[in-house]
Amino acid sequence: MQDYDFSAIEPKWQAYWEEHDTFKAENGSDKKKFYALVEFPYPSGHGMHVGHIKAYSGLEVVSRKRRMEGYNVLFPIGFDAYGLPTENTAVKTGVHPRVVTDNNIKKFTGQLKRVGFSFDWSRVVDTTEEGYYKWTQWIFLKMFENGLVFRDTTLVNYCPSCKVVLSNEDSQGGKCDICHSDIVQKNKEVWYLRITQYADKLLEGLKDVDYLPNIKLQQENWIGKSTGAFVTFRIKEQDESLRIYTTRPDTLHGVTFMVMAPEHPMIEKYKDSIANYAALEAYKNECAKKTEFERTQLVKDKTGVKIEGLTAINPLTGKEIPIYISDYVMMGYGTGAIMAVPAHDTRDYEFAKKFGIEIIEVIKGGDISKEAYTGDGEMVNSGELNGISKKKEAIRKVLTILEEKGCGEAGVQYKMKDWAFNRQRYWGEPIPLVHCPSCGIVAVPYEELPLRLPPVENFEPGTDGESPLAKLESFVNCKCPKCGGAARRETDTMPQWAGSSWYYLRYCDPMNDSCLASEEALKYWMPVDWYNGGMEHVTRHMIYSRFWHKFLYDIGAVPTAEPYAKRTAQGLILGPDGEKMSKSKGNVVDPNDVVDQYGADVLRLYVLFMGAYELAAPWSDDSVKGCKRFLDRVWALQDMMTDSNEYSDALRSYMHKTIRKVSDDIESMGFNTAIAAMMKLLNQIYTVGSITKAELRTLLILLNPFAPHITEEMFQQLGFGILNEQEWVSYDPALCEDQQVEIVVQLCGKIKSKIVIPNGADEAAAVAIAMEDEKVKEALAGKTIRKQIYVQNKLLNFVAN
RNA sequence: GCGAGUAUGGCGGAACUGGCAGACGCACCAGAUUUAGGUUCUGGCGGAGAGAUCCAUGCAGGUUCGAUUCCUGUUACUCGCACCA
Repeated sequence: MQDYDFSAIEPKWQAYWEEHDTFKAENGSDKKKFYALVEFPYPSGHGMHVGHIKAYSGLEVVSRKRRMEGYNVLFPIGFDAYGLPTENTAVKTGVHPRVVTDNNIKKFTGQLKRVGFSFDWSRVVDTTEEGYYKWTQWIFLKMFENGLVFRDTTLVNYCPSCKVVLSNEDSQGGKCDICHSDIVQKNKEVWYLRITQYADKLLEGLKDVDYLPNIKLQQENWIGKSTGAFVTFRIKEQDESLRIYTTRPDTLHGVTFMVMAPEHPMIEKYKDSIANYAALEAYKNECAKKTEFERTQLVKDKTGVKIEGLTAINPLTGKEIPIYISDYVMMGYGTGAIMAVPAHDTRDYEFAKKFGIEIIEVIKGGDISKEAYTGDGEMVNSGELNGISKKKEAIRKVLTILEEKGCGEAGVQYKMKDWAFNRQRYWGEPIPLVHCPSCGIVAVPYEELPLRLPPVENFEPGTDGESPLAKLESFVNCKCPKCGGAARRETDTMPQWAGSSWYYLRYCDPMNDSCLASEEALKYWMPVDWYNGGMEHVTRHMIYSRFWHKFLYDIGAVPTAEPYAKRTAQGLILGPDGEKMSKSKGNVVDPNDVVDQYGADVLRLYVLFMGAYELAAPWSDDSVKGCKRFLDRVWALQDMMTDSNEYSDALRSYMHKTIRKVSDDIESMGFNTAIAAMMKLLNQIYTVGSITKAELRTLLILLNPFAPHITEEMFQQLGFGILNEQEWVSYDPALCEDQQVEIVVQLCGKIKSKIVIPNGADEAAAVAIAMEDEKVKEALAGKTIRKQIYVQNKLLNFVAN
């Protein structure tokens, strides 16, 4: 028989599925539902990456299995289409971002369909479509209404190349996430979403969801809750006090200096009474010039300036304490000022050594002449705390004292910062707010949504970091919705994260024009049962969308407290050289080439077979061939088929075992071992030399989620009907067991022989059989058995000497 | 620096709650088919040894009748966070 002609078979079935709406999810069904979600792609001009294929193939297999198990499955796809690369292409080529986006979406759609993914194509969402971003804006206005949107002037991360303000998370390592140029700090008015208000809820919610442990951990670290205390130090020279945050209030007696961030407002406030104000100012300017990256690079070399004219007073001891400014203290965390305990904090220690400041030990156990001691121990030099050796107890006592004196209390801090929510860019959702000279910031009325992104000719941002929309007078000038007077529109747009923060809700009811999705649809489909995607999105994207979801839950717009019941992540596909795939390294594999050469079924099979789904694995062109060979051998089974409608004696237990293995492995994402099990079954079939109708039917059903085209074709040719309308196959646990099992006989843990015994034989029976075995007799000759260990169906171990 | 993960043949990787290490695939070797190449089929394939056996899961210890699996220490690499007070 000829190899199967995938280039004919695959388009045939893709057309069939499309024509018959095979994968359409039904709203208003009374079947049990299953909502599988994969991260929708950003439709870049480069087309799909093999990484996309792996990312989607996991839940693709699960979804196809679920449908055969009788579920109403929602497995949707869409496009996260706002974003800088598209805009940059538009600037470069002069083609409008709308056109660029439409072309890219077309390209992606073609590629996805070519791989045969069972997406419900009637529910495609495009975040840049009016009908979609209308509701993105609606959610934003609801947040505004509920006080979660605020404007502030702060130092922001600014990319001089992209001319855009970036969030902390978009500028990690001091480099722009998009163009990788250095970030500078710039003073700017920005919109924020008050995500910190949800910090605790986001943390608490993790208890109720089924995410992989490392995903939970990353989210916890991102939120970064720390418990400690706020302590107030009076300032000797002024009627003023300095508030600090510390996790170690127990070391309060060891404070020998204080440090403020260079931008701390107190310096400006008392500049007239600070003798060396000029020096402080100079230091601050120097720091502002440094990028965040440089600040962190100079971690070992502490710098700073002492403030001449402000002295703090220790609330416990009344001792006078000098105050410094230094850039190792950040304005953005805690209160922007710290109490420094050099004996028990490594950073404070370095600073104290450099500036010759006294170091007082308050906890025994280390050698503070060499380094800071951060461990536990007995308290000394600490007045009423002396002798306490439990940290918790010391902290409790200090807090009681501070509270009595009214100069401190327990407190909590989060590393997570509020979300800078605007970009000076064209290709994003317009922020639906108006600046009115008399009313202030006014929301665009809901009836006026969507606030359309106006067509412009020139997408270049202004040199001053203004959005391109600012140049468009017809857009900017408007009437205040409140007072009717002349006003100006906000010209910044939303960041790329906005559209992806709620897309899973829209899939439930994508055409709805009166709300983001109907209550019935949300009640039926939510929460997402299983969400799979990349590790790189488990903090930013997932935390943002969980935040939006929790907000929507609080205002009664969605029925569940959490959006995603379960979250897993796939591992990267590395290049054949074992390095991360990148265009510059030239090790990128194009999925199109693989489909051209081997077909979609082989591509799908290979990305799942190459290694454990959650781990990274290098691509190998050679190994792809193994998957092709496997499918060719499956195809050839048609010539080996007998007429029987039952499992044969030769293969019966093999069939049941394989059904069990494949069914279980799909649930635990053990796709590679599921495929291996089918390969093993195939080898067995070839050894037997024939396969019954019933056996082939079962094998095709098991293989269908992985390789849907070839299996559909064979199913039809063999007269079984349409595979997608079949039920998933079941197995009988009793038939998975063999009558006889081979077990190992050991002497002191060393294998001496193997014996065949009846399945489930008890210890006495096994020993009796073992004692008849020549090799066992020989091994035990002249020895006394001291102990014997029997593990049913596994081994028999004699301990003897 | 902190946190997490990974380490098994020539290669990708298997091994359920401690119980036959190397499933499955690739590459390779031999044989069959083929005019030849390719394809396909059959068999072999961690290392040492003629052999019984011995040695092997990054490295060093430990617990156990028995350890890839558990514990302690250590090395290398990957990822995340990074002066978070």
